[in-house]
Amino acid sequence: MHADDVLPIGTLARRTGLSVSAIRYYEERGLLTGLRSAGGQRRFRRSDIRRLSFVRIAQGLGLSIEGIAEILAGLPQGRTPTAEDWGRISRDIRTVLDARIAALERTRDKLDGCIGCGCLSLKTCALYNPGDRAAGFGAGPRWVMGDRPPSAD
Amino acid sequence: MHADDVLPIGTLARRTGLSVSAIRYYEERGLLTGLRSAGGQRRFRRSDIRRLSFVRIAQGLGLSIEGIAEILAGLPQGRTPTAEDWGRISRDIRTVLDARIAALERTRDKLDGCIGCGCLSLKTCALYNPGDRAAGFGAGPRWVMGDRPPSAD
DNA sequence: CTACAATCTCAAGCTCACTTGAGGTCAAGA
DNA sequence: TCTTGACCTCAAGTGAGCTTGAGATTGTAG
Repeated sequence: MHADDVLPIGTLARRTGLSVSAIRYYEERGLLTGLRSAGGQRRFRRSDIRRLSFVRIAQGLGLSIEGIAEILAGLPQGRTPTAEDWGRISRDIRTVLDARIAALERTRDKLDGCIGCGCLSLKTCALYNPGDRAAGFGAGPRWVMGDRPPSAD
Repeated sequence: MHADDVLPIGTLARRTGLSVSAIRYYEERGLLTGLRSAGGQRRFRRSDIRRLSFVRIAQGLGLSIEGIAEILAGLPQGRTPTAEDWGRISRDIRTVLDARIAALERTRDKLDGCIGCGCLSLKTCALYNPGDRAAGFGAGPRWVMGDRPPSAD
């Protein structure tokens, strides 16, 4: 009687391409809730593969662990999420994505203006705008996803 | 005889909106080369204001300090950079920007496919692609700007 | 039953981009 | 000249997202 519907952490790691330590860390941060075996080892549901795949994708979009946790809170706890559950979340992500693309396009347009004048001087240059920068692109470790704009003055 | 063409670090900080400590850090990392006063204090050129403005902008695009240093290496050392110097660099940045926008759009298109099927399962899902992820978006502290894709398997 | 891989916990370490603090020096105005 | 604020260096701390290591336990194949 192999419990074929639960996976030890190593298997989950292999299936998702994540490291074992990363998965443990995610559990600690609340992205997953692990069951435990009699002896205290973690046992995961098959649906956690998908959950972790989502984590990877969301990280690729620059979302923080906490941000991802919030999104995942929209998934049902007990039962396996349905396609509709995931679909809803995918649509949320699409919104984020659209906003990012729009922000980058704005930046590009401004940059085009700057190529002509070569300005990049303060305040004169449209690119030099803290508001747009924070909104536009979550990047440095210090202010991913509008955490806090880097002390503008 | 105010040497009006060189600035102490505090003034540069005020003009750029950066902190004094950040500017010192940038100097240490090679983004600026500071002159020194007789007493050993840093003295910056007016053109460093623009240089730092560029650093801010490039960071907003997710470039690492090292990446920015490489780009800035394209600027002349002794003389004040001309509009053409900056223009060349702006065009470099535009290329980066275009690549990012394209990558995000690809992700969005794939996501659209996923909204229908709600898949997000491994390998089946087009979104779950390490190559595209690394190229698409520099985000987490561990792999900003394609430094190294997160141990994909 | 035994061996050995897999797992466990907990603490400490790492990178990036800085900030903070201590303890001391420089420079400009009164 | 004196005072005060800006500046100096160097070491250590911060937070995100993990990794690494030690030392102990679990689980499964032979």
